[in-house]
Amino acid sequence: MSKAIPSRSEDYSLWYNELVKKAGLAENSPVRGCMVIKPYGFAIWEKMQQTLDKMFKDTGHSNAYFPLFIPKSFFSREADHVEGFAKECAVVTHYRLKNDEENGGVVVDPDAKLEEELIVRPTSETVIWDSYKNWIQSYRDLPLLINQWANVVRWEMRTRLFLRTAEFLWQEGHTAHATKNEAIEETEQMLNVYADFVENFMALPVTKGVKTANERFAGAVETYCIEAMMQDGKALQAGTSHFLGQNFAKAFDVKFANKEGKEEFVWGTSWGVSTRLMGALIMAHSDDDGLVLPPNLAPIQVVIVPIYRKDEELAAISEVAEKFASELRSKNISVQFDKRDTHKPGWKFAEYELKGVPVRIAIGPKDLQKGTVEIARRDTKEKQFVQQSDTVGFVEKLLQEIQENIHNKAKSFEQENTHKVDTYEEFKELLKKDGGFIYAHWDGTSETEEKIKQETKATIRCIPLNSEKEEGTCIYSGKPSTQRVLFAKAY
RNA sequence: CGGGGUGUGGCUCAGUCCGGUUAGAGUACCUGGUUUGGGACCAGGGGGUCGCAGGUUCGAAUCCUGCCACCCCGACCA
Repeated sequence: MSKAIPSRSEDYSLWYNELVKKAGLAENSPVRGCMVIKPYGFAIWEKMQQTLDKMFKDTGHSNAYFPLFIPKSFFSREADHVEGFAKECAVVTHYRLKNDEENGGVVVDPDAKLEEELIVRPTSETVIWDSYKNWIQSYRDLPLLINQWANVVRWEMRTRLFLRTAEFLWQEGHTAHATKNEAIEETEQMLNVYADFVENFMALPVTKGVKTANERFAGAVETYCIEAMMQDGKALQAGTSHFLGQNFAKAFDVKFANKEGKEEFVWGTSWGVSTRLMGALIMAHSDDDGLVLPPNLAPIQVVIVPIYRKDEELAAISEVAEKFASELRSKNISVQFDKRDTHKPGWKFAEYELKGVPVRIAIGPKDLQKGTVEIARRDTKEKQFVQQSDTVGFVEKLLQEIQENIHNKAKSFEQENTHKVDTYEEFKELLKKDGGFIYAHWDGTSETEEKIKQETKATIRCIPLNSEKEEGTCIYSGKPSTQRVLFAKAY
């Protein structure tokens, strides 16, 4: 009872905040806007990392590490880039503290001012392209396919655990190519890797698209993205992949000699996903009882809870439970047998539901007599008795089924809350009522996009890649349009 | 940075308007016992600079001034 969280219908954002804390994923830190990621939350992030890391390696990328600090001067090299990030940079100006003689404690030593101030990286394009200048001389050095796992800092005004924090963890891929086409292919390939990951591991449908000029990454020629719908109908950008053209190559003078011996600037890409995915995962599937985790990312896939009165009963149950645990583990299923006697079964049931463990097996004296176990699935809360001889196979299949079920559920939710709209009146009406994704015609201008944003809070999430061309007129200006774009309120 | 709200044991909050014994409750925690198929019960126990700093007063969680933090709503954003 004490752990109960507010319901989604009551207060969606409070539900989210409480869930993150009560499920032991993360908490606020003493530093404003930053978070402490707790072991259970970090375990989920580690599973995401492992999966993505393998996908990156399988597509030919290598990991490296570049410094946290970036010389201030690097930033001004690429005009759009500096403009995009200048307002949210943490800056290191000094390198020493000293004792405060007057008030006690310590103060910044004014004599220890840095000659050139350092920026705490909000993203690493500049420092990485500075290195690439030295790494690349010939077409033989290309493509250069690097990824790094790192933390970055963006000094945000308003923050929320996982969704927007001043410091966050992410991966950033930075590649260099000999040709424009190859760089575009890389950009698209990584977008597909992200979409594949979010669909198949996070069990969340995504819409692939390109950003409008307003929403484009600072310094990119084109920004691709995947957008996912949360349970409140708002959109969340789950990953981005940028075609950088030759912008950073020119800014950092990265040239290579082609086969004809002529010098050319290289073509770049960058792409990233962050701990924000944790927010997406939480908001997409969870319910009023707590987290619902897709089996493919759950740190604990199966929990076994013994029900007993006497020690002899526990001993007999443990024997069965340990046998299942090791059989399941041999099939690469992560199992926790919780035989703590400090908590009652009912308490444990509620606790593992809050933590989103996909499958629970309860074994009690009656089960020993009947040769059964009770298996409960987190996604539907259904329970059933299963013969012990069938248990391992049943659980294996059930985990797959849960993975599919929550994906399907998210998919139909997305479909139910996606609408085509042809007039601005309908558009506003729909946003007021249900929110969700709205496909509408747009005249292609930033002015119109900006006006709609001001009047309705909805933004163009992307120009979808898969949508067919269709003649129409802009819902706002009435000017001709060739394609519908995806509007939504966004996180 | 604007508008609103809140700061009281680990957590959720009452008490503040109208100043007055030793600052409360629920929950969590510790000990002992009974319990264990959906967040157990009984008994005992520990834990508080009432956000911080000043001020008014015989006396401040309560009144006054300043500051800080957090939350919600806007501007900025993955």
